[in-house]
Amino acid sequence: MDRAEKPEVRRDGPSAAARPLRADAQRNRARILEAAENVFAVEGIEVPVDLIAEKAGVGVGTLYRHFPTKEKLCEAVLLDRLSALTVDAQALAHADDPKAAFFDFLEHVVEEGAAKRDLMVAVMGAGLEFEEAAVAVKDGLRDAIGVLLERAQAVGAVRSDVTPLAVLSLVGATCQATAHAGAAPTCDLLTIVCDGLRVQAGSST
Amino acid sequence: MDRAEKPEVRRDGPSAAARPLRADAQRNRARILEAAENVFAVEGIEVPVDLIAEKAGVGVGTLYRHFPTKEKLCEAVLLDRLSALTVDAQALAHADDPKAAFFDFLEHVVEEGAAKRDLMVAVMGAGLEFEEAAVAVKDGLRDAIGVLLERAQAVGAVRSDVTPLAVLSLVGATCQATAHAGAAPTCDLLTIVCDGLRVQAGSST
DNA sequence: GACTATACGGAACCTGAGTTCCGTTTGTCA
DNA sequence: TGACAAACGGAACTCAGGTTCCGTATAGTC
Repeated sequence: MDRAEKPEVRRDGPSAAARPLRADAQRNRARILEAAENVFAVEGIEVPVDLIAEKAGVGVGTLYRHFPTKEKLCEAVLLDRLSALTVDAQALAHADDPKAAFFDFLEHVVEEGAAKRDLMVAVMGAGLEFEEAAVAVKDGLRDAIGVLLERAQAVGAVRSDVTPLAVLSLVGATCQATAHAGAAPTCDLLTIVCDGLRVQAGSST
Repeated sequence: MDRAEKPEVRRDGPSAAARPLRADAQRNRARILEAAENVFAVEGIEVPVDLIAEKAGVGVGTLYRHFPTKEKLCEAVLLDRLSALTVDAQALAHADDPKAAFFDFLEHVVEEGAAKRDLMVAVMGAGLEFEEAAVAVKDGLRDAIGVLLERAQAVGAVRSDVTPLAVLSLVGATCQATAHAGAAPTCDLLTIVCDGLRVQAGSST
């Protein structure tokens, strides 16, 4: 909902930073992206493209003019989601309380994940082949989490044998588990996972 | 791999406990089930049925003669998986050490889940509409876990605010997370989750 | 206001996966 | 061994969803 107002310049190649999109095209691109975001959040990324085009008030042809492939559209939306998370993580990077910063972030991610069915797909990267630029985004998120994690570990708030990737995996899984157990929210799964992250000793046998 | 040697009687209706399947039919049914089990375990349940038929050395027509629908075939396999887990859980129901029994079981499930990609689908019931008989199986598993859980809780080994369903969800999610983090097995996610289950106090804020 | 490159819409097309159909084969029983 | 119901195989059909094509509409420019 914010990437929509960028100037929008077409990039066909390294040199072809040609003229900007026509006004209507720009508008439509934004609409498509917004529609995709909403639909993906509610229905998941396996919805037919036609539905997205419809929600955007646009023909499929137009959709494909902007995103040559459904996968590209997904990528655009999911990367946006990841970027947003990265920003959130970075915002907490210098918080006074590293412990709170870390756990607040986890809670935030799980909340987001509950609201947006596609988010965990992005986080866990289930069956998507992200390309170059996309990998950078994922790395960015991982690093941002890494900072929060290290600070929390330095303060002794989180066990030391945890990696940023593990945190991502756990959080993604918690989203799914929460969604699954949804009907019976007797206890908060995230709490359990967080407590597990805190402990230093103890073995599961 | 065991349900295959049952006598195999066709059940079309309440009264129609007609003559047993012909010998070759019986053989084929078993082969199909076994093939499906293997293929689902390795590739997941979204493989095309043709592949299963091929692995079973059978035509698609034959496959459909035995399982009127791909969904039915999935159900058969997945329910077998759940039944197996239930048996395992029940076997631990009277173990001397309730704590060990509980955590051993979790470990066992995660191991199974890692080896069989379809297991977690069965456990989390992602997008499958199980019918009557099937629901009974799920309930059976839940109850079996419930017994292990209660005993572990009674001994103070597991926090008291956890439900059997939550355990199932967490375990299923851990499978997925483990699969996801697979490349970087720096730390054992199950350990973290188990530690979280142990703790009684602590809040995530 | 006319002209053209750009963009639009949506019908048509393609592909993959589930399912059906039917001619052929085979187990079983007398 | 002959008869026949049961079972088989796999080509063909169906349907859904992604993608392309092309005639039409329009923003931007002179």
